[in-house]
This record gives sequence, structure tokens and C-alpha cells, in this order.
Amino acid sequence: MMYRMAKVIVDVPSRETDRPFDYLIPESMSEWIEVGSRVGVPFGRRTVQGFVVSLHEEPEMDKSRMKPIQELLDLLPPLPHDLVELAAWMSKKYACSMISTLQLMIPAALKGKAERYIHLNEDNEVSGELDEGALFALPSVLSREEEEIISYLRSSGPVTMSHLSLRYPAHSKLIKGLLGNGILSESQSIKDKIRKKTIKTVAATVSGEEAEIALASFGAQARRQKEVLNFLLEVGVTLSLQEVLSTLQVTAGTVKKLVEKGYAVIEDVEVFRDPYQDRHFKGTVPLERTPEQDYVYNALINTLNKRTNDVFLLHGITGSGKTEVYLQTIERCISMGRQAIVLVPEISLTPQMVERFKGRFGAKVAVMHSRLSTGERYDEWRKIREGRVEVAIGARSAVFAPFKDLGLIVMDEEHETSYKQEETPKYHTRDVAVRRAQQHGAAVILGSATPSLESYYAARSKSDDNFAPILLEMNQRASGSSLPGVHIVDMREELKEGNRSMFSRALHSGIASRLERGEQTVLLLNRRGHSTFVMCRSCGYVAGCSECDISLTYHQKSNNLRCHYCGYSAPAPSICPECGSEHIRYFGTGTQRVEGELSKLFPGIRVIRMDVDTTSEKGSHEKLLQAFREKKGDVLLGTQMVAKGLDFPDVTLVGVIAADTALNFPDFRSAEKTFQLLTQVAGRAGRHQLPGEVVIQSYVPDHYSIVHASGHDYNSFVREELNHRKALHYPPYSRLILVTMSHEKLPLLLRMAENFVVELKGKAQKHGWYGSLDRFMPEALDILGPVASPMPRIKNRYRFQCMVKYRGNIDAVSLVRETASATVDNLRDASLQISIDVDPQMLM
DNA sequence: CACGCTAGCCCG
DNA sequence: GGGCTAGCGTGC
Repeated sequence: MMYRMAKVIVDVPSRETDRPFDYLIPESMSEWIEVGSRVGVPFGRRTVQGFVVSLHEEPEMDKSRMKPIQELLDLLPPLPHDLVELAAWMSKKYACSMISTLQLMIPAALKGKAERYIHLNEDNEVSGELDEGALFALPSVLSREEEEIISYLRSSGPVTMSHLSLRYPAHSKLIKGLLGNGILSESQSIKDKIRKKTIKTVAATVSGEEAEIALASFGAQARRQKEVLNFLLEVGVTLSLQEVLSTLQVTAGTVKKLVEKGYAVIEDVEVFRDPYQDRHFKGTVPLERTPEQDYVYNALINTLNKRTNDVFLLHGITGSGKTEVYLQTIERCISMGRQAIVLVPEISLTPQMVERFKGRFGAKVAVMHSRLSTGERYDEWRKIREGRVEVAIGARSAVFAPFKDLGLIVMDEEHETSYKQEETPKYHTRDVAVRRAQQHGAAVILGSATPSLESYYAARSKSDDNFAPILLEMNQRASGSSLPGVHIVDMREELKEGNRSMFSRALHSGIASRLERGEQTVLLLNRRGHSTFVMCRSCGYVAGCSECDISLTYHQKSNNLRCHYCGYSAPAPSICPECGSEHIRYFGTGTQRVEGELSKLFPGIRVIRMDVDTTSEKGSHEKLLQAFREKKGDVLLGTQMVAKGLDFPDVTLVGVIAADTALNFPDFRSAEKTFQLLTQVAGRAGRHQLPGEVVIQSYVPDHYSIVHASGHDYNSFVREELNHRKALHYPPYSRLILVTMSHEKLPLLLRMAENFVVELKGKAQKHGWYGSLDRFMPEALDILGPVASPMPRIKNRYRFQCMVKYRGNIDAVSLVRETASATVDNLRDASLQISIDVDPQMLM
């Protein structure tokens, strides 16, 4: 006798339960349970949700110890096999639990929780020895209240525990007692968060002669019923009840009467919630390709035809028509019977982008983004899972779209840091996309005007076996227009010449002339987070760390400057250490202040401000952009959300108020981020007939990121930036793992953090890895810290971090994970938390 | 001694 | 994560 068994990952987020548990598959489910099935299983003293990750058979064994799967939650397993495999790969790569990666792949609506049901114990009746009357003859005489509870349950059937305690709030003790002596018993069942949406439909059940007879049978009083039946017969198809009621102006009662007479039926029919149901998308046809587009398109189609699973890095300047290439390649992919995923950063999933895909592919597209409700997201996901759509467009999580035969994954703006999830599991969408494509034999297109250094370097060096993209370039704008001229303004000079305003004279006169000509201006002020930095307004000096080549962060509470990498700290200066000026300040101008200033300088100016404050409401993002498009605003002022993907023909001026903002973040990627942002925003100007102009204001106008952005010179920027990275052993010349530890007690935390580092060094040494990255060794691993985290205390917990820097073919993640586990195990409680961030993007 | 609280334990 | 239990403190 062989027993069918399933290994199940349970939805219990703790380190000890992060492994598969074995369950028996009951005979009744044996046809239905598959890898990827969602099940309810007994776990400890309760029922929890879990996912089947493998099936196996076992010979005769001690069956009494094995528990069976209690319930199967879906007929179609929510996870195809490839996603289960991907989840395992991710949990290893990112040092996180399997359940946390599985959870990414299904909509939140399917995160079921157990409900406790109370019912009358039927044993009494079943045994036949005690009839209902005998129940009350039990030795312990039941009280009046107990009898009341019992009789309620007899009439209602099983109810949830919460329902019962709501009805009898004062009697929880009694209920407990009844459970204890076996009169009541308890069972558990997994319940989903939401239901499939249904609507009521009406259809006639009669036709032809029967219908004639029916119609004739209505008296004068049933005039309305006759009307309804006539209408149903005329239309001849099933209609929604809502539609019938509103068209004929009748009430539900009328229709109900018809149903009672047997001439019609009302049925519940499942429908998909459609977030775009009120929107009409104008269809578009493929545009004629430019020679450059044609070259790139053919390269992609070639891969699709040959199923060679290539990764492409498409470096195309702003306005070069990358999206059109995506659209046409996807069209081809679909025509081959395969499906496509389009990934965009959350911030650029604008209505414009959705419109372009809906316009080309209509109902074949599912859209997934964070603004959808749980139900809407569930339904978009179901469309994919059930094979009703062929294209999925969305942010990060769309990479998990459960398609059957994926042919293509497009990742637009591949350099965007929002592709890295900052919460556990801290995965990078690019790596997951490449892995998923491998599973399906699909092609990947990474597109950007400013590719990340990691991707670009990988394409150039071909040193990484798993990730070596093929570089494709597009250097011409599709419209034939040229890139806008860029003017850098030295704000130190402005100050010297008496201009204390936040607008340089060039930007001021630029805005003025746009107002006169009725053209539009986009203003960028990139102020995210609260970090401030210290700068001298006379000479542009910014306090930086001598060890790490990054700027120091001002800490108001302790009034000192700190390096977020190595822990160096110094008192905040009151005069500039370079030029002795007293104009030392911490910099920080918000969008609101700019808005006020604009109205002062240009009375009557219409400013549309777009930042986190004005776009939090649902649909507000869309409304603001629509207003700007309809020229209800002269200036669009905003944070980086105005830099991406917008295409307005009358925008001829782009102004960057403070190009240095991103530059002064304590992050080795700050130059790269500055270059990317400036290049992106400059690309918003002069995209059509009217020529564009860009004004960049800066206190460090000769910084290479600003100079090369103004020259639209990606290659020179990359050359210079790679030199810096190489000298300091930063990615792409090394890989990083950021380990953050937190505890309520500072001394204990410090001790544990130091322990951790010592342990990790010891392990690395044993492998012969530990050592400085300076020395020429193909495999090297270095550990920096522990130091206090940039945010040293959050929610009453102290935080320390250390940075693991390594290169070569080393499984550093497993090393860190094992060390972290051992460190936590040393304390016999769960008070110490260790977070592991593999390939961190944010170092704060 | 009856009750309440919490630290520790384990889940197939 | 959560539910249960053993062990201990507290209050009449």
C-alpha cells in the first residue's frame, strides 16, 4: 500500500516553520491536488493556509502520526509549477522564507485565514442512544442560559465563534464549558478575504408559441410584467437585472413575479471587476518603423522566432520610440500564441502608458498597479491565470503574472530603483525577470535612456554567465526632432551677483517668455525623504566623508554630521571649512515653497503642483496631467514623477531647480541617480515641432554627472562613473549585502552585532575568502561595520548595520544567512531581528 | 486556593 | 504566528 503525500509550505511567517511539512492526501482530493494547490491544513491546534510544493508516495508507515489535508481551496491551482520553482529560487537568493516569496505570486484576496465554527455536537443523535430529550438529562443540569444557546445553535446551524460571542457577550465562559463537556464542538475552515463579484441576470424561459400564450395570459393589471417579458423576448439574450430595471423603469418586484410564474429566471453570474470600465481607449495601429526601430525590432523578432531566450539591453535616447518597438514586438509574440509581460516603474505607470497598451491590444491586456482595490487586482490576476488575456502590464509584481507560455518580458526604465522591493522579500525585479524568462525560454528587453551601470557593465564585460545582455542602441528621436539644448546655471554666481531667489535669471526669463508665447514649462524639484545635507552657499562646498567618498548627513538631534557607511561623525560646522564663509546651511526647498514663489514673481500664473501630497487621492495623478494637457496650467511643478514618460507637445522649457539634491544623498549611486534624473527630465522638452530648452540650476555645475547630462553623453558619464566605482570596489565591481540588526536594548544589540561580524569573518576565513577587496584576488569578501544605521532607532528599537562587500563566485548569501540564524538562536527569544538585504539599492 | 499573566514551546 | 501550558505572582 502506497500513501499519496504532499509537502506543504504553511502560511506561518516564522523562521522555524520555513520548511515543508508532510500531509496525507485524502482519497477524495487525490485527483485535484497538484503542485501549486492552495490547501487548508491542520497545524498545531488550528487550521492554516498552505501551498503544495511537491508530491510523493510513501509505503506503509505510521499513519496515525500523519495528518491529512483538510480542504482544497481552489479547483485551479493558483500557482503554476514554474512559479513554485521560482519562489524557491528567490528564497535562496534573497535569504527570505519560502512563504514570503509564494505570497508575492498570488493576489492578496487569496490570503485566507481560518474561521472557527461552533456547532452542536451530533454524536448524541448519531449514536442513537441519546435522543434530543436525553441531552437535557445529562448528569450536569444545564442552566437556562445554556439551554438558550443550544436551542439557538439548533435553529441556526454552525456559526462562527465571533458571531456567537457577539450574540452572547456575557456567556463566553458558558460556551467554553459546553465545548469542554462535548455538547458543542468546534471546527475550522479557511475563508478568503473577498468573493468573486456576481451580478443578477434575467432571461426569459419561454419562446415561440409558449411565449405567445404567456403574453396573452396577462391581465390588464399585469401590464408591467407583460412589458418586461416582451422586452426580454425582443432582445433574446441574457441581460443584467440592473439593465432591465433601468431601461423599462420597473421595480425588481415586477421581474420577481415573472420568475414566480415561471416565465423568466434570475441567476447570479460571475463578473470581472474592470478598473477601466468607464474608459474608452481609441484603437491604434502600428506606426511605420524608423530604420533604427526596424533594426532593433528585427533583432528581437529573430530571438522570438528562434526561442533563444536572449536578454537585450535597449539603450535608446528619450523620444527614440522604444515603446512602439515594445508594442510591435509584443504583437508578434502574441501572434505566435505566447504571452508577454510589460514591467514599468510604479511612478511611470501613467494613464498615458496604459492608454498606449489598451489602445493597441484592447481587452487582451490586464493592468496591475498599487492603486487597484483588492478585488480589482484579484480579477485582473484571474484574467491572466484563466488565459483570458495575453499581455500583463504593471509594476514589480507583474513579473509574477501566471502565464502559461511566456514569450517576452519587457522592462521599461530598467534603471529605476523602485524595481527593487524595499520590504521583505527584498527582490530585484530585473533578476527575477531574467530567471523567469529562462524558465519559459522567453526573451527579455531591458529598456532605458540611461541604463543602470550594473546592466550596462554586464552587457559590455560579458563576465557574468547568468546575466550578459546584448546591447542595442537607438540614438535618433523617432519624430526627427533633436534633443533640447541644455543650459547649466551656476547658482554660486547668481548669489554673488545679488540674486538670492531660487530662480536664476535664465530660468526666470525662460518662464516669462513661455508665458508670453502660451507654451508650457515643466519644473522639477527632487525632494524626497527628509534627509538634509550641509552646504556652503558661497563656494558650494558639501561636507563629505574622506573614507567613503559620499556626502555626510546632518543629524539635527545631535547636531553633527555622519557618514552612513563607515560611521564617521563630526560636529556640524558653523563656518565653511573651505572658504570660511558663514553662509553654511542645510539645504532644503520643497515644492510648496516654489509654488508660492512662482505666484509672487508671475502674478496670475497657473501652477499645477504634482507631488506625494497632491497625488495621494485615487485618480488625482490622472486629473492633474489631463488638466496640464488641456493647457489649464502654465507650469507643471513636481518631484521626480514629472520626469518620467510624459509627452506634451507644447512643453518647450524644462527647469531643474536644484540639480544637486540627489547628488548629496549619502549613497554611492547618487551621481548615477542625478545623471539619470536630469537626462529623463530633459527629455520632456521639445519632443514635437517646437524646439525645447532645458535650464539646470546647480551649486556644483562642473560635477561630471551634470556636465555629461547636459551634453546628453551617456557613454562619457559611464566611463567616468565606472572609474570611481572600480577604485572604491562598489558595484558593478563587487556585490553588496546589507545586514541590519535591531533590538530594544542597545548594549545587547551592540554585543550581538559584534558577535555577528566576528562569526561571519571566521566563516569567510575558513573558506579562504576573507580579505580586502584591494588585493588582487578573484574571490574576496570584506565586512564593514557594525555601525549605527542611518535611522538609529525606529519604533523603540535600536538599529545597527554592517555591509558585506564581495566579488567572485562566492555564496555569500548563505554564509550571511547561516550566521544570522546562529546569532538569533543564541538568544532563546525572538527579540533580536536581523534583516538581510541582498544587492541593496537604498543604503539608508 | 482560585484566578490572571507571561514566558516558552511547538506545530507534520 | 498563535494557542496552549506550566509556573509563578497576587488578592481575598
